[in-house]
Amino acid sequence: MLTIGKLSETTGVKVPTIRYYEQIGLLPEPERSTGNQRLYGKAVQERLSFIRHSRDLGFPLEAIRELLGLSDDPNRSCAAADEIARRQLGEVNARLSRLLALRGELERMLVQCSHGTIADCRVIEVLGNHDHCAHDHHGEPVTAL
Amino acid sequence: MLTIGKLSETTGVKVPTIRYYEQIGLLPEPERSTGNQRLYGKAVQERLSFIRHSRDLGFPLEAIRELLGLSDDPNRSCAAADEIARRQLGEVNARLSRLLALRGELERMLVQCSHGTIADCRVIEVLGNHDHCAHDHHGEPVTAL
DNA sequence: CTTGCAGCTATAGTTGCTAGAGCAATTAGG
DNA sequence: CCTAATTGCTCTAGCAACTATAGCTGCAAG
Repeated sequence: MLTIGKLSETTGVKVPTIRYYEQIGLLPEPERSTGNQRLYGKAVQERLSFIRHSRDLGFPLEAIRELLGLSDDPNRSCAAADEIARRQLGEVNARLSRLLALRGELERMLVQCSHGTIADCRVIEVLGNHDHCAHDHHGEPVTAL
Repeated sequence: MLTIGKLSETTGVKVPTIRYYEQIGLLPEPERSTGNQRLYGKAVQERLSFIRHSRDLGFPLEAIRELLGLSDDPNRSCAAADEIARRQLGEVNARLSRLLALRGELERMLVQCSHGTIADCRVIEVLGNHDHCAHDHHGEPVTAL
């Protein structure tokens, strides 16, 4: 049985984050010691590693909740999990293309910087005027990752 | 003089967002009509376009606040603006490499999916175990974009 | 035994908005 | 000129996914 601190160490998830996951129902309420401290077994450790890994891959907590629901019920088809991963891949690809356009824009801005005073600073000028863009691939706002 | 709705239309920034920018001090408090409605001139329109464009390029509001401070004072050196843009470019590059690693991981997961039941679903299994990763480029948490 | 870290609960803050309630003002139609 | 629809106003709360703080208790080592 691990205390929350040990669980945190072995999984790489910070202590307040573990408590947060419990609060939102991603982790079950654990046993408590006589002194009211949380005690975790191996199963929760694996569940938490699963969450951590999925988060690292960019899955939102709601997708992870779905995936956990699926894996808690092993007779269902794999297709649902596949679907979630596929959706996630689509989003990653969308973010990638946006970031690539963005990088081009930033690089163009920096190359043009004349290192003079603000009065003729290309960075400021480019930011103030959409017309300076080579393309306007940056129409949609940059929201969550 | 534009009402907030017209300003929203011409800049593509939503009405509540404009009020929010005013609230946090990115936009000055505007004149009001006799009926207490906000009235905006050309200068604010340009300032808002600047903010919008910078946000589109992924600059956080605090960086934009800095940039606006610089452009309000046109005798200062361009170097500071250059620095902010360069920092932004670095962050974009970091996000890009993370996303590329991520995409590889997701593609690998999907290719391996056997389309059977959850019991032998590769997606679930891979997510539960870091050892399945080809590389562990996804060590750092995925935070804000 | 006591000191100091680890744990506990509960609340508030973060970023960048977005949505809703419950009003006042303006504009368009008849 | 009156009414209805739209737009505007303020204020508050909510979103993700945590992080930080305050003020307390538990526990293990010296």
